[in-house]
Amino acid sequence: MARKPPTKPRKNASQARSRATVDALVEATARILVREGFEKASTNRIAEIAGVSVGSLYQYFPSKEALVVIDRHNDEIMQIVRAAFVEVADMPIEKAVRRLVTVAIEAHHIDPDLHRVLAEQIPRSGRLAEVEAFNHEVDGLVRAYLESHRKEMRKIDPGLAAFMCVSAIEAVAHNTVLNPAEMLSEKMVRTLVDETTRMVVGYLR
Amino acid sequence: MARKPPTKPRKNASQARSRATVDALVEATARILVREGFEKASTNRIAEIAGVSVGSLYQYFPSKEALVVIDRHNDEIMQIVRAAFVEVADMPIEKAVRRLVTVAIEAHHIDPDLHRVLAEQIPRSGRLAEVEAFNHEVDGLVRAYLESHRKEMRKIDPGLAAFMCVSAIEAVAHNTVLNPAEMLSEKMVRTLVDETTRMVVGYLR
DNA sequence: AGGAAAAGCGAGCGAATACTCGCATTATAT
DNA sequence: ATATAATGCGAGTATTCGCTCGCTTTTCCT
Repeated sequence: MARKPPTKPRKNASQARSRATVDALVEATARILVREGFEKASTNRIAEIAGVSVGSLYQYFPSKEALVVIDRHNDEIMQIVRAAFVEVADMPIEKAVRRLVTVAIEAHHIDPDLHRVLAEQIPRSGRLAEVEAFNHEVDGLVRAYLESHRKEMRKIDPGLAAFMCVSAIEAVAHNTVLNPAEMLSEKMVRTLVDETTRMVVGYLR
Repeated sequence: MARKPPTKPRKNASQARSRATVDALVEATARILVREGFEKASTNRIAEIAGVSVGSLYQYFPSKEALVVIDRHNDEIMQIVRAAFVEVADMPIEKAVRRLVTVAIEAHHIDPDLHRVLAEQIPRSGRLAEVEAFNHEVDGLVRAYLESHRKEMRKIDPGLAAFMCVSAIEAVAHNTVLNPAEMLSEKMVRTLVDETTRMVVGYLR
């Protein structure tokens, strides 16, 4: 007794075909979210757009929420951010901040529409925890950098400073993405990087 | 002909009883949004909590979205903000910024839970326009202040400066509300006001 | 008092949704 | 070649939701 459940391990994709199915579903979800919004993203519709049946959908995703693939986007951004912190570790504040601000704005621009939609939908797809983990890691990285560069700064609690810096940088990057057109020109981006760097560096000194 | 529609003007509340009904509905909506989230806020449930029938609900609100009373909250905040700008108009930058930052944080704390829920739900209840109008007005006020205090500042485009300042201040206020407990202590609020003021003033000089 | 307008009621309609289940098709292994 | 597992299917189920409509009750006005 206690045999292995023979059919339907109920989840993982092992063959090539099924992996393609999963990809199609994820991409279809992202497409619908971006082009038509969350309301239109019903499971039936997602399956239809993916060229797959609802049944297959539920073989790989236990619920509708599981389809909202915040992870992919977050991981992509987080990898860039981590790399940036490594690169920046020994730089003086001014250069480091400039680089980090640039990365933050660039990261927000990877897929602006998807970013916007995901940011809006986070609260309703129990993914709050993941996003908090993301924020927490960023906070930790900033804090670590600040602590190891204390001598270049005024006396200030690193936790507090990290909160302020992350808030300010994130806000500029986020608001930049939200704005429609001309916020995105090369020149404007450079200006925004300059200004944000100035604000943050000025604050830390 | 062209008589006034005799029964059911389909909307306004003239008697005291009906005004109470409207209030009950609005309050019930806010309560459910805060305590149980948007998903649970069905029209039937709202009516039930308000102690009113669905039919009555639709006498005063043409759709579910109309019940999400962003206006009330926004108006309340906007009034405080406008008053603050009047009060601040002739102050030097340092004092003005400190006052405005204080007001921003206080405004976010009026009803933190409601504020959070509304912020999350804005995208799905066609109220984006109203919120943009709100942001636009704030931006205008900041810009006007900055323009009339140009001599105290370094040379900088007032539009850009307004964008940066509003982003930074709003982010700190917003993130403060999101954080759970100790962010709200008297002492912490004062510290945050100090830090944000320092950041913004330092940036403008 | 009595008639008319305003306010309130709530069962129920149609549409949509998330998800299941029994079966068909395709791949893998021997 | 054949058995077995993996994958795919989609009509159907149960539920929920926004909203309507015919009716009753309350208030207002003279």
